[in-house]
Amino acid sequence: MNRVIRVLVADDHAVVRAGIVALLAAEPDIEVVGEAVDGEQAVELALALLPDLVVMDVRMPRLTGDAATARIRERSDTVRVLVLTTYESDASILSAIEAGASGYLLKAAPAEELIAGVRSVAAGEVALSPAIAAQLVSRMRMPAPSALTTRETEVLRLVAEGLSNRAIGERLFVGEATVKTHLVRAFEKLGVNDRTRAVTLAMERGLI
Amino acid sequence: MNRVIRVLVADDHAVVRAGIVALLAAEPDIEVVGEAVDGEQAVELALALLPDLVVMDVRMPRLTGDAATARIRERSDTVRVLVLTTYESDASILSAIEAGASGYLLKAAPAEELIAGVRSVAAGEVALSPAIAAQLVSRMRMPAPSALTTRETEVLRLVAEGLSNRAIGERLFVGEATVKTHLVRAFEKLGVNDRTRAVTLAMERGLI
DNA sequence: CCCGAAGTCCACCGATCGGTTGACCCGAGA
DNA sequence: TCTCGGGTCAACCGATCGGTGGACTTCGGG
Repeated sequence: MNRVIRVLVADDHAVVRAGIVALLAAEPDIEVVGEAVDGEQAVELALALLPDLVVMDVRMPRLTGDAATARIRERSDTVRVLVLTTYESDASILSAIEAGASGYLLKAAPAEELIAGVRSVAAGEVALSPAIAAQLVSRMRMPAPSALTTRETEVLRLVAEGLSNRAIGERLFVGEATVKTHLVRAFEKLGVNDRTRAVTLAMERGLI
Repeated sequence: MNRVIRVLVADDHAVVRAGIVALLAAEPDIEVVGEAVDGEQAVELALALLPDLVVMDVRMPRLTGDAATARIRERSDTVRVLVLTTYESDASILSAIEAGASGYLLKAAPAEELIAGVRSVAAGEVALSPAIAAQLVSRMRMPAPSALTTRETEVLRLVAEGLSNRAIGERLFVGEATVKTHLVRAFEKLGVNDRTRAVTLAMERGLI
């Protein structure tokens, strides 16, 4: 039998932290060695405590789970990261995995799945919720699934705020024609033909 | 000293349930007598177990926290309800209170606040997160804050799907002119002047 | 019984949007 | 070096949207 799996829990919600801790602490081979309430603290504690893995929420103040994951992975190749999210449609799934996360589970997952995920990741394997795995596969089939460019995303974000094309142009210091170009391209990528649907779809996918 | 406070916990996320249970069970005067994984089960267990209060999540499968609260209050005047939400902008705050909830706390609240809230509600008082209390007050100042009519909400929902005014009219079996009327009124109530912002704002407020 | 809220509908007009085509610049990579 | 993707801009046109003002019906409550 290996030594105990040392875990750092990072989530801004006290209730969720307590839940993860309660579920994990009940397992004899898992020990919770610390808790962080935001992304920055997660990075600090991860580097100070060097746990086997960090169970990390995606949406946190000060530093998102993605960014925190990237920073931890940059500075340590022993600390693995298991990301938790509420929304399976979250676009951050891809970025978290790119950032070096070893697992991605839904908060709606049953306790056994979380615990099994912790053990898998600690053993060097990958842990994915079925719903998330399915989504990854479907994204693989679609070559350019979302992949909005920086500018397109910026424009769409301002559209969501209700700005007109002209106003967006002024805000970004470009011509209205440019704004329209970005929008038309975003429409094509999203498979829609009006700004409102583009915004709601982008929101569903966590793009903006 | 009074007898122990008997609590039913209702949340669809195993992690959150475990968290609430862990936090409450640590208090000597609080006992968790049951857990429900959705709204319908919350109603059933509340009526079967008759706890002093139900700690209920707003967003749950099968039956929302609002609706479950209303049903419980209809059938029992001893079981109180303390509602938990992730989003302070949730429009369900009002409907939950109308439905008879005795408290409304944010999941981001610290553990002490949750525990204090449980004791307050069990004692017959009202418990509100500061952020939520502030929002209630601001709504009081604005006489008709959101209050979109049924039709306006329907129209806005279809706008969110990217339909044109004409298409919405066809879908609802009314003229395009009618759709525009509803939209203009919704714009006034929301304080915006374009459909996209109207949709994003309505989403933020949980209106659609 | 009358009033107001909600829902329905119409016409008109200027502003904006969406679609199209074509063009230029720049930087990264084949 | 040349290509390609990302970003920039222009002109044009039909379609749609937003704003205004008015009108009619129904239904529930004062």
